Amino acid sequence: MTRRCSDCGVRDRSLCGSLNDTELVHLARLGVQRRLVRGESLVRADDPPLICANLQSGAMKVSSVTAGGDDAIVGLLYPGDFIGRPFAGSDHHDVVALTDVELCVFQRADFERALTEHREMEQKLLQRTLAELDRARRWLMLLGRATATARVAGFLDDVQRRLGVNDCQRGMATESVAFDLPLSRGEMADLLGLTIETVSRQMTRLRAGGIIDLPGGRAVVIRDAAALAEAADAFA
Amino acid sequence: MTRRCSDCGVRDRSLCGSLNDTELVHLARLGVQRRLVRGESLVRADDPPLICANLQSGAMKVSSVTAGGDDAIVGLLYPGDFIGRPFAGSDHHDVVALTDVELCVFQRADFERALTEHREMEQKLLQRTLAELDRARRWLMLLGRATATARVAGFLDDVQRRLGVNDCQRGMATESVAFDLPLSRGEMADLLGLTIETVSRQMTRLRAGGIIDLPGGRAVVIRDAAALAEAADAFA
DNA sequence: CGCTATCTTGACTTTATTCAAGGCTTGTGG
DNA sequence: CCACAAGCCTTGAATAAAGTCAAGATAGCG
Repeated sequence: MTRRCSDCGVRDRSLCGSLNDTELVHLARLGVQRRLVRGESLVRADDPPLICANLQSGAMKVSSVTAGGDDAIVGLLYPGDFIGRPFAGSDHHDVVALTDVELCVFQRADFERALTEHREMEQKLLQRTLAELDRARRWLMLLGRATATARVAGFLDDVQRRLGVNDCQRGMATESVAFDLPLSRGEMADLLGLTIETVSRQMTRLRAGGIIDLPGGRAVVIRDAAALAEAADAFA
Repeated sequence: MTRRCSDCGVRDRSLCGSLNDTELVHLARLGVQRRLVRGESLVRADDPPLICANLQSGAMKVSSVTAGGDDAIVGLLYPGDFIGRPFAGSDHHDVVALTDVELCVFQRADFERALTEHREMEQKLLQRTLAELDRARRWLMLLGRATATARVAGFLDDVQRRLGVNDCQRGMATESVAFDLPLSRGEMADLLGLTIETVSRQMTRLRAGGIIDLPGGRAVVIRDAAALAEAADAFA
């Protein structure tokens, strides 16, 4: 099933925003649409880096396996995010689907050629990698210094922002925002460098404080975004 | 004092390795040699990103100021490292000299033009940024999960490797490696997300275990590099 | 020589982990 | 439709880790 990818899911937010239609069509011809179910890997740490991809829908995790054999999540990918290491060596990370996902996958060689031919695309990729680095550094601060509550609050805040959720169904003044977490408690624990129990306790505490609501399953409602952001910043 | 920078300190390890001499000279003409003393800032978080630079000697830190007003170090720069955000918006980080440093500084616009004219340079910069991202992620794992001992051991291990120190003065079989830390205990604490006291205790513990020696001041001698690496990996 | 910074060490407190048990969901088969 | 099993989530009590507060010890520096 090698259906071509009609627009690579990149038209709006991604690498190709600056390309004209002809170029876009050219790039689209190189990409292959692919789906993964929850739990499937796109890239494994020791693979030679043969592919690049754009995530179109769903969420994925970037993880390493620690010396102790634990799964350590070092990044999350949301729609529009780029996967791969053009012009570079091995990646040393696994990239695994957290939900069912849709991707536009390129052979690395094809993608590199496209980058070489389309200068602006390369610049965009550079910008984006720099932005990703900034995000990693922000996260570094969170993980290095923040309390358990701040980590959990920061994570919820980040997810909400990255998913670009907005609850416009009713024109009410309520600022509540609802969404489903792409991760289990265990995965959140891996991500935040905490234990499952601690994550659970902090979620409970945020609910007790009226900041969020947990209707059940993986659903989360943010009742007070300002308080959540404040909890994320609280370094004490 | 706007002396031109003769080779930008980049000939060996850096962006310009792939350029021929003519191109190198062209780039060098754009750069200005600059020195900062310990504690001086090159970039402030809220500055518009007007410059790019290559670090030639010394060490610098990349830091943010937390909501609580603390200084949170999110990265270190060693000779050969690149500073700046070509083609991108603001950086949101301070870049401050940890020791006296020498830099080759470019006006951002000049540097962007050079990147545009020298394709290979741009690819190298991309690669390097991707590598930096990987390093940030490795660090993320360390900060997220590691114990205090592992953080300190990992940091020493990283410094040793990044400084490329080798103790060849005498042909002895001893694998001991000696160097001076570029950071105070307080800065190490910021960097590792620990307190000064904890850093101090862990250093003492590593010394008690015969893994390192602390002759005084900021000097460190690594007595048993293997044990140090093991301590850094110990997630328990 | 004395002053100030920085670093080390100790006693106590706070925070998160560990271990252990119980509850809620979900899916399956009777 | 209900019972039951499996997985995930929550909660509690005990333990271990790092932080805080408070003295001293060293090292630079004038």
